[in-house]
Amino acid sequence: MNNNNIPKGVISRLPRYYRYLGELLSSGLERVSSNDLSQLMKLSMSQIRQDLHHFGGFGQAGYGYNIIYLYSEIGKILKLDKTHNLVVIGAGNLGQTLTNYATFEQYGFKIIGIFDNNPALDGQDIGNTGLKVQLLDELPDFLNQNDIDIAVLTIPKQGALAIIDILVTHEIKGIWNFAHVDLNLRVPDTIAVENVHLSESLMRLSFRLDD
Amino acid sequence: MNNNNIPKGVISRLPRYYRYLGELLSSGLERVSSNDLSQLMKLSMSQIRQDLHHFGGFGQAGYGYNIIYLYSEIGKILKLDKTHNLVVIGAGNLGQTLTNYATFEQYGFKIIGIFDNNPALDGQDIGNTGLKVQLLDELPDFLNQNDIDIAVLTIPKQGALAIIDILVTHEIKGIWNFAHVDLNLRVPDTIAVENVHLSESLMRLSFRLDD
DNA sequence: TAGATTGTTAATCGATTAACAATC
DNA sequence: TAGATTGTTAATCGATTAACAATC
Repeated sequence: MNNNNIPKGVISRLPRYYRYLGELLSSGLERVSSNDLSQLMKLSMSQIRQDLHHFGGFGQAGYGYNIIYLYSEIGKILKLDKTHNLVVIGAGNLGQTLTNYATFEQYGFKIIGIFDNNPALDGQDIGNTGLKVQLLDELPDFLNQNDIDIAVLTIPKQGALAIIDILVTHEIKGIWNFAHVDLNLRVPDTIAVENVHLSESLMRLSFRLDD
Repeated sequence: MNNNNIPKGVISRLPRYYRYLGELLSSGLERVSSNDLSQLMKLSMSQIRQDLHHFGGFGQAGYGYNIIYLYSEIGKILKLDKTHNLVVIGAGNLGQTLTNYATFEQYGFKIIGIFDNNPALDGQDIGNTGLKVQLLDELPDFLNQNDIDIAVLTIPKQGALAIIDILVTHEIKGIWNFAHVDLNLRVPDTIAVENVHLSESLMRLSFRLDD
């Protein structure tokens, strides 16, 4: 029940459960057994039951799991039942792309500001989001005036390190880090850091290529 | 020595070793011990030695590891000593951003084509890469005429599923998948699939946010 | 009721850590 | 040589799988 003891592997699988349950839901089904799910997702049914067991039971013996119920409970565990405000720091290609990415909002992640230190980008419109790029100088004020949970870091390494103090001071709750640094080693552990290292992902793929 | 038996966790850590060794290298150092590295990377020194042990030993008792040597050996393991040609399938924001992303080329990953099924995008220039968007109809010919290792999938789910047959037929070696489907369940296991599910990454972060 | 399927405990498997002889 | 540090084997820890009594 307490999220602090949940193994990392379990957390990793939760969004995938959520995705499959969403698909089952829109296919109109009502219930699913751990055995059904296990065949669909190529996991063992033991693992599925064990994973859910960490959060208490959501099923019913002899019946299985009610899809809507399990879907919404996993949503709650992932805090998708709340709205989260985000700022994007770095208005290069990647920052702009993520700001435009409509899927996030659908899960309650609302990007409400995008910042860069390049004056040439100042005031530029981002797609049809209605947002305009602001200068990094304005970030502290913006953080004071808005309730921001997550900062999305899409600036180069050096810039990322420089910005950390501001984020820590303003008690941001999480950092979604696309910069090639391990921020987790430089941030108090009250702040959650999730790294997306694209180059490293590509290297892992490269490793597995047959010759 | 045989890459098939290497635990997944070890593979995951290799690119990170590579990144740290690259930084040590450019800081001018010559050698590093597993103890030094362990403090830098917050891993146990046992784990580092055990990880490297999977590929044979690269160190020297009483000395440690020669940084240039270890860096280049890990590069070879990750196949970064070879050039890989890539095509991007899907010329939306994400596809264009990845195509522009200069870092990949630095590691030998060359994007040499970008495709979309939207006629409105046909012929559009991608940043300063010199590439122009081609229609998906042209993909099979392009795959025949060029030696492509990796396809980067940045199209929506449905499109991604439709494109798989073409990729399989043309014996692509790997798929870097940004679509919200688990392609690994639908592709022969001679083709490596690496998934980057951005929404799921964001959900994992969300889970860990303190209230 | 009988059959199905859960939650949960016990067994197995794999990965991480500890220890140390070998060696530079 | 003495000190440092490796490669590698053994011990520990954690995660996955198997089993089954409880229950709908």
